[in-house]
Amino acid sequence: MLEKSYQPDLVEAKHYKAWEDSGAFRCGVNAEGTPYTIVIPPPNVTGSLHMGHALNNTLQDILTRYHRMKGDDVLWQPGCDHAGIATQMVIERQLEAEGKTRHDLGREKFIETVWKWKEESGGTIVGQLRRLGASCDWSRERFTMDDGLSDAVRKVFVELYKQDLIYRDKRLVNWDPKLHTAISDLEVEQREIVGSMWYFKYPIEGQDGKFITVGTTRPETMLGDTAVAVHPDDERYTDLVGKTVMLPIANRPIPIVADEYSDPEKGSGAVKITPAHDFNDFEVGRRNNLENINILDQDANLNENVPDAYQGMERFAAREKIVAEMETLGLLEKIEDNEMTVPYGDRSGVVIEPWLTDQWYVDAETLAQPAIKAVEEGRTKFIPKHWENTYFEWMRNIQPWCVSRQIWWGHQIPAWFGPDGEIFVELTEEGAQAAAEKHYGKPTEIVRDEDVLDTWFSSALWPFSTLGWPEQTPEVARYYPTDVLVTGFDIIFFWVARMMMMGLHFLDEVPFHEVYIHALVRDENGQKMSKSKGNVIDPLQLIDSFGADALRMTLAAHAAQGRDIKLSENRVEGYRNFTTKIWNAARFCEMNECKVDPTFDPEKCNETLNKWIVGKVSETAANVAKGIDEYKFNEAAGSVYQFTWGTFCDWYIEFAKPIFYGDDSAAKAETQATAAWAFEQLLLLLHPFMPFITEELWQQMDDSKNTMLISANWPKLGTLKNADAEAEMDWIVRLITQVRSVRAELNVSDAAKVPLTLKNAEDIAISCVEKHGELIKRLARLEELAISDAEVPEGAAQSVLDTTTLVIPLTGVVDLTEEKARLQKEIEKLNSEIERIDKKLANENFTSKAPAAVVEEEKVKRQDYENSLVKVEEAMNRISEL
RNA sequence: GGGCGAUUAGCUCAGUUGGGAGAGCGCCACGUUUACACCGUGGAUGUCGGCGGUUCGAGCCCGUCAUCGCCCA
Repeated sequence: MLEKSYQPDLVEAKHYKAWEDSGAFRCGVNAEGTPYTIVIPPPNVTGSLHMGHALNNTLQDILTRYHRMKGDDVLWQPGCDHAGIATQMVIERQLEAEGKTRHDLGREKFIETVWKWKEESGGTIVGQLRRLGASCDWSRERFTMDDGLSDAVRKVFVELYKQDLIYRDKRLVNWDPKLHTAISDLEVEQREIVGSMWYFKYPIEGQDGKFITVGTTRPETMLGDTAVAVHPDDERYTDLVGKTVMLPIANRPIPIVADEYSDPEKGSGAVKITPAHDFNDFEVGRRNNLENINILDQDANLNENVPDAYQGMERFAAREKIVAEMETLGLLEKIEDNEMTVPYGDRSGVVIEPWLTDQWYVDAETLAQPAIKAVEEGRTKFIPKHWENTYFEWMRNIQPWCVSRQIWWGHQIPAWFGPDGEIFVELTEEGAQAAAEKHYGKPTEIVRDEDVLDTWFSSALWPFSTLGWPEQTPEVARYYPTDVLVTGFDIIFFWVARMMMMGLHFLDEVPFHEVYIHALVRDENGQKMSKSKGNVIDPLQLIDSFGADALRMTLAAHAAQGRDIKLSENRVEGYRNFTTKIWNAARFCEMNECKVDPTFDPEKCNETLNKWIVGKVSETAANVAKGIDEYKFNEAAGSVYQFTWGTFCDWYIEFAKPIFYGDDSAAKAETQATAAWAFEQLLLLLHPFMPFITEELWQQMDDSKNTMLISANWPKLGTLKNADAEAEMDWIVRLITQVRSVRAELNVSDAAKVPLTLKNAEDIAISCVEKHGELIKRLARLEELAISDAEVPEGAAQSVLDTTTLVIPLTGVVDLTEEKARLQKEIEKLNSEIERIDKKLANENFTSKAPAAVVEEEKVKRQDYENSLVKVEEAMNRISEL
């Protein structure tokens, strides 16, 4: 016997373990099936489950379970990435607590510490995904720092280098002065602020008392200025081009050059050029052969290239000092407020410096070409399609990808330097040494590059490195390319684009055929959830309160394409209520001995009720499958929710009761079997969305089953629709609803049974009363149900269903005035409908131009309304005569 | 500045060959029935953001404006 209510916490862990132990998650269990592959977007090893993960993995799990049940050979490949900077920061913070830095430990010891941390507390998210119910193939779990994946990274680096697609270059990078590493453009957050524009006067050499005014937002960089630029067409300055100015404070002469970068409309029209500390100025410097003077050290403090008084100063302190000194010199013209954007490191939160360093770059532009083409040709499709624009926009304007990072945790770059700086890039140290020996003609000492690769470099290989590449494994052959990538739009650039490039370059095939981009989960006010705002909803806490199924169903039901999900706790509560509803429906079936009959054939039902529900089941099954196939998870979830609650519980169970409590044993047996069958189909259809409760009920309700629901077959029903049964049941539902409505309006308590007479009964009314009288009587709370065209007795309530008049004699109960008002309202409603249609039909443009079928349809509708109107008016007249 | 998206009931949102405005929550009223009060039954609630256009007909297509959000420069 089922417990009184469903308690998720008692069963979730049990089923998860049983699934995993049974091997149900593993690829290859449906070895004969079509391969179906999803690679998980690898969460950071430092991460813990947030709402975005919950949504992302719920959707993947729905796809995974659905395809597994359909008999596909499903591989959902799990794992984590090593999150270079984030992980290193975790460990460094721990060291800091002990008053140490990573340099105190040394590289080797530090890496050891990271691994130890990883073993002990890394990957907590993996356990959290299990709580969500994620049915990944954990036996194949991978980590981007694993040996195999590291082999893949090395191979890719070496090959790209030898193909000239990776090169070393001295360029400006985004330097993080706190973390002491380069970061990519994507890791820089542009924040809008109102800053200042300072106007400095630079004295022109040889023209005493003459100045040129330059505007700057970063006064401290003036110490690194190597030119002043004006626009070549700017007549104000034409005669100054070629002259020099004496850079104040530094007291260095620098040239005035003409360059189109200078915007005559902006500021004074003259701009100071600091090639070593600004991306635009760097380009100007290249064009004009200017010197690059680096004035900052790795902490962004001023270095030895500035006057003594400034050396070692922090950059913002230096700014103040410069401004003050310029003012003292009488060279500060004015200060204006200035709207601008300032770059911040998304990890460190400090202002990023453009800084001149040697780094490794991937020639992304070349690699992007096939990746663009693949999407243009539809070999990879984005869903929703409009995200392709974002992808193209990024790919067509792609910049060289700086892949080196000055940190220790990550894949150390397989490059060695000879004593003269010659570079040897090889898979192994031995290989590099051999290359060096060949190059120098004798054994020569070489030193390995200290730097590691950007984490996304290894993530870009994820769809094939996890399958064993560069080995030619059976898994690569079978599961690559993957079927679909499920992810959020925020990593289209970071990840999707780079997987496309690497997959196409190294395996010559797209990494996935479809990319489903899902929404962002926001809080109930539409705000992005963030720790600093304190509006984070913890999915684990929701699972604790309402069960994993409720959370999953909530997320799925709200996953409409192209729209963010605003989540609030009471929405999850609503779906918890749904789990309770399912549970209680199961209890009803159990109490009434609805047992699965293996010989049951849904096509051979005799009872209208059963023919009807069987049709509804097949319809629902089709809708759910269609929804999942089209990534319309909300439609799939909504359809099974509506069927479960609105059809099975609200109507079918209620209709079954009189049969169960009646004495037609054949009907009873058939209905028990049908109920059991229908409920079982329900569990199958719900399983991808709500795996735990469905598995629990599947097992509890029939202990003779020897398969778990997770491994059961998805229903193959075809259409079991029966038009006659549907018409009858539909009419009965409408009749009952209408009687209930009349009763409620007249304040007839549910306890009071009333008689009902049908006057001018239509054919369907007659046959329904004949066949389903008991059903109707029970659900409409009737003591009698008759068909009669006799005079309507005084004081009877009347209501019209199509053309059948429902007559409920209620002497003394019916208030004539209220009753008249009620009928009058109906008349008005019908009249307005008729009027609307008449207007249409009177319009010759409509009758001549609209399709004949539409016109005919309108005519039929009008006739129906007219027929009903006649009956309601008759009812009205009868009352008025009283 | 460029691009994308949104605007429908009090709230959150569905709504595609263009042809009678929907759901969930909330609200109001009433509660018979041993599946369920985490429930049942009934009810109220809309200038479908504004304006213009196409069309016999527009929540839906086109233009434009407004407001909000996101991405990029």
